[in-house]
Amino acid sequence: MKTRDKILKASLALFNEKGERNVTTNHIAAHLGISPGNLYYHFRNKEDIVHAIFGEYVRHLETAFTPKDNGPTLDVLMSYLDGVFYTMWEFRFFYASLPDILARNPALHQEYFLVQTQLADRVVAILRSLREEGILAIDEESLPDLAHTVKIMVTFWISYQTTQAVEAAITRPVIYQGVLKVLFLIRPYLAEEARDTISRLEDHYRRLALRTR
Amino acid sequence: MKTRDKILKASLALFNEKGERNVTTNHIAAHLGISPGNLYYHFRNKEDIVHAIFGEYVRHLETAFTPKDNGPTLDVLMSYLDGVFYTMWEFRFFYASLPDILARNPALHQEYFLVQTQLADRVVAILRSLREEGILAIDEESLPDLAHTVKIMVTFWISYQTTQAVEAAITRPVIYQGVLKVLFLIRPYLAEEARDTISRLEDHYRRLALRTR
Amino acid sequence: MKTRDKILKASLALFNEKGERNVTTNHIAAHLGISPGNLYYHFRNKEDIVHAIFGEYVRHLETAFTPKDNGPTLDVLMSYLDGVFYTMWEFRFFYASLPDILARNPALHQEYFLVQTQLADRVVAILRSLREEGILAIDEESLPDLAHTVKIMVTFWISYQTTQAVEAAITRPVIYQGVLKVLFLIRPYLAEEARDTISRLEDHYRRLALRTR
Amino acid sequence: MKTRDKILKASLALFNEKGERNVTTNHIAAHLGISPGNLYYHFRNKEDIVHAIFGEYVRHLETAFTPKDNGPTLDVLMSYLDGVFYTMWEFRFFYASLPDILARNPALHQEYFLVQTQLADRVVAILRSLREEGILAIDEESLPDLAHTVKIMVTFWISYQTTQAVEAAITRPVIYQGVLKVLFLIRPYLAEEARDTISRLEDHYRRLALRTR
DNA sequence: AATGAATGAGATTTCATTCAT
DNA sequence: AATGAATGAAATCTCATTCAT
Repeated sequence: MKTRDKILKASLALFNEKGERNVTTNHIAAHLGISPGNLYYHFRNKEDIVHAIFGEYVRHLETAFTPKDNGPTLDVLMSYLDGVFYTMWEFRFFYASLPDILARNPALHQEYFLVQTQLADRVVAILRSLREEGILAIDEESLPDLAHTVKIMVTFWISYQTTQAVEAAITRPVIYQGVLKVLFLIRPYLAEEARDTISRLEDHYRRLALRTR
Repeated sequence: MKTRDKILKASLALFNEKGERNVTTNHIAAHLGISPGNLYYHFRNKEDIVHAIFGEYVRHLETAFTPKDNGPTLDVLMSYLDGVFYTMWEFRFFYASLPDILARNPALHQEYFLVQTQLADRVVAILRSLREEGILAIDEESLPDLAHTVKIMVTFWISYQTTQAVEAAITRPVIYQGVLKVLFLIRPYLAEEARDTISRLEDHYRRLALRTR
Repeated sequence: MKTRDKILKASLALFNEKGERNVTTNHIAAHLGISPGNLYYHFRNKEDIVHAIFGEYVRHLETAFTPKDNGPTLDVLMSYLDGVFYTMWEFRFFYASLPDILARNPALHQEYFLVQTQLADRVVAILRSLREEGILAIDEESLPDLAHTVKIMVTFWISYQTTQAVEAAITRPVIYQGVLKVLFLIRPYLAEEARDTISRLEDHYRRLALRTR
Repeated sequence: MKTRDKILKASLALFNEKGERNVTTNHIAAHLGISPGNLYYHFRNKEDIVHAIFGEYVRHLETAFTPKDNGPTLDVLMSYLDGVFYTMWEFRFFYASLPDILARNPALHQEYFLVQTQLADRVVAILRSLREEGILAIDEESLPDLAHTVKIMVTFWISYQTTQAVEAAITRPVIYQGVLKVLFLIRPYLAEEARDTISRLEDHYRRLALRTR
């Protein structure tokens, strides 16, 4: 791996573990066994590293929203949820430090805002196509509200878990619990015909979520 | 006002504005026109200030959950929502910096955990009494899930808004939008007889929420 | 007791326990339950307190060297040793912090120098009178050397013990061990006739020194 | 010289001159014309510097106790005394600040304790071999007492001198006076045959000690 | 590409001392 | 005599960043 990439990888890991403010550039360099000077050869400053990581985060989201195959919409939804939650998990430091980071970096705030808007649109689009396939029976008026709700749940589920548990140990099962929470949100709007399918899905994720906790 | 209280007030304001990590003890002292030494006369260290603010936060929550009058449960619920959202707004820095703060202060983490558990119990209790009054028609099984969902929405609504808007200007209307989001969450579980009442409530808050944005 | 005296007493106790540099004026005031302002009403500054304690130390030494009764010289010697060692013990912080204290206070250094010179003279005088009584058989030439040696042992015995033991617990027996060390120093110079008397003295102190350690 | 070594050298000089507690890390940095940050690049904290100096002190003692040639025991003894006294002089701050330093650093206290125990053993060993060579005529019982006495004299001679003199100017002659004091301590235990040799030694050191004072 | 010593601003905290009451 | 809030200088330490090699 290129040094630049190693720096990004190590930074992300350390940020997630200790919080961005508690990780110094010397920390990162020492962790990799490279010199601080070398780190600054590859990045202008610490903010530059955060910015690059943000780029990766956006690319991950893109991937999560790019359907691999054209299967049934419900499968696509689940793949979305899986992917997005996983992204949230991989970049969890980001949500914890978000206000701090955005407050001191207006350019990044602008970018973040754009990404979030697109994300919201995508969630609405998915819900709408679920309605068109007869899976959801929701009136147009409630649709943005539901989308919004889903987005908040997806965004903060990981954050919420890290502060709730006294010994923070976020694992795969916790992610599946998040997926279940989203299913719970859309359940009241399910069309009669979709109930069975969703029930089976819930059972599936419930088993995955049961490993710990 | 006593200097001690002035320090707490100024700290809270600055923390909310700039994020806890971006506010130094010198900042706070300078902001108040007192010497750094004086600040340390009233508080052992910065952590001590954060801890005192946390105490105030807990007291605010208590107050929000103490019913003023014994009116109909629905009114009580609305008063709760109002109070809790307002508390979240007043202590919004807290949620933004929570992982950092709790990570470096295990004692506080423990306290926080306790408060959160009590909070969760209270939300469940309120939902249950709404069901007993015939306002909610929800099966016992789904009740904790709904409570959990409501709690996450209440906890992160303000956080979410501060990062979503490019120029962060959280105002009263934003709080009412949060109240509306919670009403949206419980709407699918409303008993037929309660629909009208809730509709009127929604209209009421929709008007309050419309002032800006 | 007058507040002034209470301050001196508490300061001495705290200095001995924690070292002069580790005891703040606020510490002393808090320990006594008085205000820092009050402390400064009674003493111009911290140095003033140290200076006053030094005065007490000198007065203690005077007392230790003032023979109560005109018994046999040997008894007087033992009473001296007892008193002086006890003074060293009561003001032990002084020896630990001496170079620091004297370095920043030339006036005190001058006074200290004077007291030490007088002390040396007194030790010489005692040894000389022991010789005149036929207890010591020492030539005039060696007398100052012996006096000097005794003085060093008396001065540093307590200091030495505090650093040698890992858990510092200086007790009465340790003082008697110091007395024994001085007897060991003068033993080679004893007149034949005095051997028995000294032996009995040694036995006496050996018993007292045996309580611990 | 490496910066690290320069820091150690300057710290030792300043500690000796002003007392460890009166020398700040800023002092040291300013004295060397380097930035405070640079000092902390080479040492974790002030304690770390003190600890490194302690290491040097131990190494000096080792050297002083490593006989260069296998000459007569008496010569070896004198070389020991010379070396040890010189070490005491070079690290004199240490003895002055010892109680403070050890009190706040239990790990160092432990190390110090070990070194002191080894030192005591070595002094006993030297005295014993002097007896075996017929230089000392001392009974086994008194041997530890004499060793102890010698050790106290060696340990505190420099300390004593710095506080006794109003203008502290410890010079080589003062060290030779210390050597003479030790010779005075062992003189009463000399075998008849060794008297002459020791007398000549005393004369030799007396000349060296006479330069000043 | 990479090293690593060095910088300097600034953060947290301490503490002797003052002063209005 | 006494209070206690307040000061301000200074001490320890951190860390993003630079730069000669």
